[in-house]
Amino acid sequence: MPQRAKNALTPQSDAKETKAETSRAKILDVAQKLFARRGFEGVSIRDLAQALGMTTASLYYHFPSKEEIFVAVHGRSLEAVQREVMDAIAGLKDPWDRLEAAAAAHSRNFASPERSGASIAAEYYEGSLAPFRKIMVPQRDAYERLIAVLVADLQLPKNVDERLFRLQLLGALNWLPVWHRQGRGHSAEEVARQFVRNFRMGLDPDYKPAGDRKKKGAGKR
Amino acid sequence: MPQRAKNALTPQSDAKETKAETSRAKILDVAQKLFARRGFEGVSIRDLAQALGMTTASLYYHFPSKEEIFVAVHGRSLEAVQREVMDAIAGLKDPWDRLEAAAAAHSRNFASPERSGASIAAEYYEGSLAPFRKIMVPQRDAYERLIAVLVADLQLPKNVDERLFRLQLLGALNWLPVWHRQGRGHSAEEVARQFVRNFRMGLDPDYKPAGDRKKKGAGKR
DNA sequence: ACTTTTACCGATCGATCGTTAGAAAATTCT
DNA sequence: AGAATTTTCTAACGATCGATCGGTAAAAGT
Repeated sequence: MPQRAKNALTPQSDAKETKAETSRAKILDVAQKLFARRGFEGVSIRDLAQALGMTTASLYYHFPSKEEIFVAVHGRSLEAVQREVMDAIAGLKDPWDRLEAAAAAHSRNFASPERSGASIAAEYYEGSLAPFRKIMVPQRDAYERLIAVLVADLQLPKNVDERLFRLQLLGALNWLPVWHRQGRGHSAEEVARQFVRNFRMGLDPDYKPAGDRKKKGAGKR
Repeated sequence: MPQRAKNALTPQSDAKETKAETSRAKILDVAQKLFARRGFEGVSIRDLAQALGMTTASLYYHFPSKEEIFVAVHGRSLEAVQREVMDAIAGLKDPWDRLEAAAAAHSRNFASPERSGASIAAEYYEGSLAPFRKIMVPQRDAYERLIAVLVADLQLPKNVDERLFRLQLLGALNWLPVWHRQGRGHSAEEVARQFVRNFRMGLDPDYKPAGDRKKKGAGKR
């Protein structure tokens, strides 16, 4: 078994890492794609091994169980989307623009058949994955907290529940991979941006439908 | 094998039906509950038989395969929600009120752990269920067409895509069972109504946030 | 009462599931 | 080079999967 895994924060030797870490990453890449398409129970350990060109025994050298592979995919994809969302909103000031960029980054990560894996995951928190809820839920919550901050910055009308609004937007985005097919019609990012705009049109007191927009802060709030 | 199944439309003898049909309905009831909670691949034919107090061989007397049980559940739950939506909107005139009532009926059918089965289904149109897509997709489309009519009646601003709006609303509603738990906080129907109101606040040109509303038809459209 | 149909069950099929032990190959260390 | 270690393989384990067979109660038809 590889006894590395810990103290990856040492300042030295950050250039090339061991072969095992490369294999681990490759496994997670392919597993993410398969889990995203067919779900946890829909992918057998043999399917995954065959797609990787290795045997099932080799998989168990890198991971102790199928569930742990899924948990690793789950955490990795949530870290990735969190990073991409933060990059996407970095230069933007207007809170609605920030939410729109975040939604686009979110769907870019979850709607393609390549990536995803975390949104589909939500339904599989039961069954043999249930013991791993205590690991996966915090992974997911850290990301949802980021979105919650973006929603809080919107200064929504007081009769709109922030939590419900967030769940409504994330629900629509997470359902997108169910019906969206790449190539046909709008891209996933465009759809996500339109989703936010459908809300914005009425929920933002400073929103102007046509060209120019004015700064925030002069509202009656 | 029961050779009944056809000509169920005969005017005579609509009171009591054969024992097989009772068993069939019971099987679909329990299967719907299990499939809704754990998905198609998460429920084994033995799980289902045990929950019913019968053997797997008995199941195969009533249904030729596990997939056909799922397809039957899928069709039955879509017929049910379609019927309930039509009942819910029957007395309502205002198109936004109608959509709100439809959303409440939709979530009442899909958010509870008892019912559901159709929304979860969407992701499982691959794998061993793929050959049944040609049966299930029309089942689902008939229902979505009903919702599409309700959306068309809203007379949305011309810069809002009707299809995307419908998919946004249905996506948020279908994702609801992932996070919503009965008993805590708002009921599923209340959440669904709030979802529609979050849209309405801005998308309906005739909407007034406070008490009284005026009739439709005087808009600039 | 007796035959026929309906509804169910015990036992088991071959296939596939996740997982493991131990040997062989590839790589790294000295 | 040779030894030690890391990585992958062959082969198989028991468990469970969906499905099927022949037989047997229960009900219906006559």
